[in-house]
Amino acid sequence: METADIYKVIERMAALIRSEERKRCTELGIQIVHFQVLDYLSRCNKYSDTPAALTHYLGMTKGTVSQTLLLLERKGFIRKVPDLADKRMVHLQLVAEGWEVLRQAYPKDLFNKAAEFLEKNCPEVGDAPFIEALTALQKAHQSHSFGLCGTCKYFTTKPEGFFCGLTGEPLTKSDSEKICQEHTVP
Amino acid sequence: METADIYKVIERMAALIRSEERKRCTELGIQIVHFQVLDYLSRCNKYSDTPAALTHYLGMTKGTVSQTLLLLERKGFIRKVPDLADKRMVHLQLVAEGWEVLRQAYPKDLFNKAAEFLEKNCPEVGDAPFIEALTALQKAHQSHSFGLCGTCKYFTTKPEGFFCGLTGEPLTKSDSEKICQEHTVP
DNA sequence: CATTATTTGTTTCGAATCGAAACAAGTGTT
DNA sequence: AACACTTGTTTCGATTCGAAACAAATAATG
Repeated sequence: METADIYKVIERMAALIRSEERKRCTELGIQIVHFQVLDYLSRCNKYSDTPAALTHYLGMTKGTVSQTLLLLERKGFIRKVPDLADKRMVHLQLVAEGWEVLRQAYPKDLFNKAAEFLEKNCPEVGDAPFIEALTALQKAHQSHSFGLCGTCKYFTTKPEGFFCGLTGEPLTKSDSEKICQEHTVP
Repeated sequence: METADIYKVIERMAALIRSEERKRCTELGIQIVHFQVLDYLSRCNKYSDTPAALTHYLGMTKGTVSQTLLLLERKGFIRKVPDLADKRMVHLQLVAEGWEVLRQAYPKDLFNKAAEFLEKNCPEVGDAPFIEALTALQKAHQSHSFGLCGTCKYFTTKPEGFFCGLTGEPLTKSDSEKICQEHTVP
């Protein structure tokens, strides 16, 4: 009874955050979708920086995503880099202008201020409940949870360092902190 | 250091929820904004069911909101009712078809399933931290927090029942559970 | 009480977005 | 070699978006 309400509260926060982001995007002359794309590209890992992954992440059709990317490219926010192994694929990279717009659109002040109030009001509250809630949500969402690499079922630690159990590739600490489209909740 | 990250986690949840909502809206042939409008109208109180309030809530321009409402009216989801006291104002009401679409678009299953996982994994976690986080976010957002009537600074309890300290009007229990544009965090 | 400002909502315009479907090109399978 | 599948683009028409101009009602001012 009580637990279901948690996600209603989260939804309210989501609406508030969305509203703030929308206002900032309008001031910057971009659409809120563009912000979401830039934000995703700034956080995703090398397996997940393709138009197809974006399509899954945003829940849009690939045609629409293609158009959005075209515009972001024209505006000089992103760059397309062909994949060396698979000639169909394209990797998307944020360029300097993209990072700058992202920085300006991100409601950092709001988050910092909110965190301040929260800290003052109940200093004993840690981030544990929120991380648990996110994990549960990802588990419920199934399919592609787009979680952080380091929290994945296939993330393994060896004496030599981190590895991805799916691709077998070694991973840096930075890699482990990024969003992966293949992410699977343990 | 740790508290600021809480809102990053919340933002990730927001993105996940948004993605699910977008998919559902596409299936229903509506835009995600339409869902947001219907959702808001289903939760707001009688002081907050106007185009102007929606404009503030969504962070859009009033022209755009006007167009969106026109379409929702054409589709038979909402109805416009003129205000009796102020002839400029219009009140927006959800009609049966609107409620039905809202019900279909709302990611209830996702929330229920997530709540189930959360309950199983850490039964001791209550909704308190989440409500605190929401309150802090509303406080940080200032201006119009669009909070629940019952959590407002001007919400007062008298022997005769609930009252709004701003308008002086009596409020039912149902009123106190709705979103108000005049909401002020204590 | 008349004039002026402000609020509330609509209309109009052009650029941009959206989803659907067709398309092209590369990869994998049989 | 033929076929299916994946990946991304193009094209189309309906819709959305923000900006600015507009109309009407209310509030404020003198």
